[in-house]
Amino acid sequence: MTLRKSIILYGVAMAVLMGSLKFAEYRFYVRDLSLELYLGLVAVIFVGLGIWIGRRLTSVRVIAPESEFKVGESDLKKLGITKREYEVLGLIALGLSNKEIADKLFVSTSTIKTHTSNLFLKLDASRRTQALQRAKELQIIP
Amino acid sequence: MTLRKSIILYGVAMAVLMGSLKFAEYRFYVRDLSLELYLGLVAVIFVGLGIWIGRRLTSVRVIAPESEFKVGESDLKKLGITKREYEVLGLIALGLSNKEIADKLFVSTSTIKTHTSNLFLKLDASRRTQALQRAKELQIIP
DNA sequence: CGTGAATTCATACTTTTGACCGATTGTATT
DNA sequence: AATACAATCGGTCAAAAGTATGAATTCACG
Repeated sequence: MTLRKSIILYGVAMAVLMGSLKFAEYRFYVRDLSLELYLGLVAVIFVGLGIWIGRRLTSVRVIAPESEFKVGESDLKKLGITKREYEVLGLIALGLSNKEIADKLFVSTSTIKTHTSNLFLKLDASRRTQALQRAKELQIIP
Repeated sequence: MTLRKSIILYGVAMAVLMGSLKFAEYRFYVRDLSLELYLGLVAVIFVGLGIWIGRRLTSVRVIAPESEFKVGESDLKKLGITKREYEVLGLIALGLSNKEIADKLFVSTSTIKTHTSNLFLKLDASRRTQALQRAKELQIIP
């Protein structure tokens, strides 16, 4: 798509430049301009064109893996994951233990266990690592 | 750094091309070659050069979010992670248990435990989720 | 005000995980 | 041959994680 478009644009630009130069040659009798100046001119122009094309060609790879990772509740609601559960999931992803999560959220480890169990049900997992994998697949965590 | 280098290279390439053309002009009397051919030639060359320069200039943005996730051994060697350990790490990331990993690799769970323990030492982790987080930070897993 | 969902907590039990110990085998490297 | 390292395996023990069940509290919503 982008490649073909670039090639077509390149061809068109080439033709236009050639045509205009040929036209200028007959119209203004610029034959006496040195060859070097001509070459320098087209060189500058086409380097610019090349840079532009290069950016076009590589922009695909730049834009694609962006993924600014906004989840947007709707995905979570579809799974029935609550706010608190999602919070716990995030801390699990950071590698925290149940104890550490409990301390960070000022609740007991029992509570965290409940949350994780519910998470596993909703994510169809039976281990935290599995839950993380599923969550990544579902695009609800980075 | 890269910019200055590119400019210098550009200048050198320009000079070389100009010189060689000037040389060919006197040496082989190629004056009768059409102007269009000249222009086409330099156009193609400088478009290529432009693309190259463009890639150089934008390489900062291109390389950074690349992460096509080729690890390249060197990173693993720096951490001292062996082939087998890396294999286990990958399966942990998929959410498999030690038993499942052992079955998949046709070894005992003891072996997997040894590998994971060594992984934790090298990744400075004490849990698999933590190991995954560290590994992600170190760009050795997607 | 009642209802249901979310959050919290506990207890008891099973499974998994991780730490620490030692040991063997094969394969390079020196 | 001696050394180093990767890969393998086993056992014990403790800690962490996960399951099941029940229940109290809070809070939004109709």
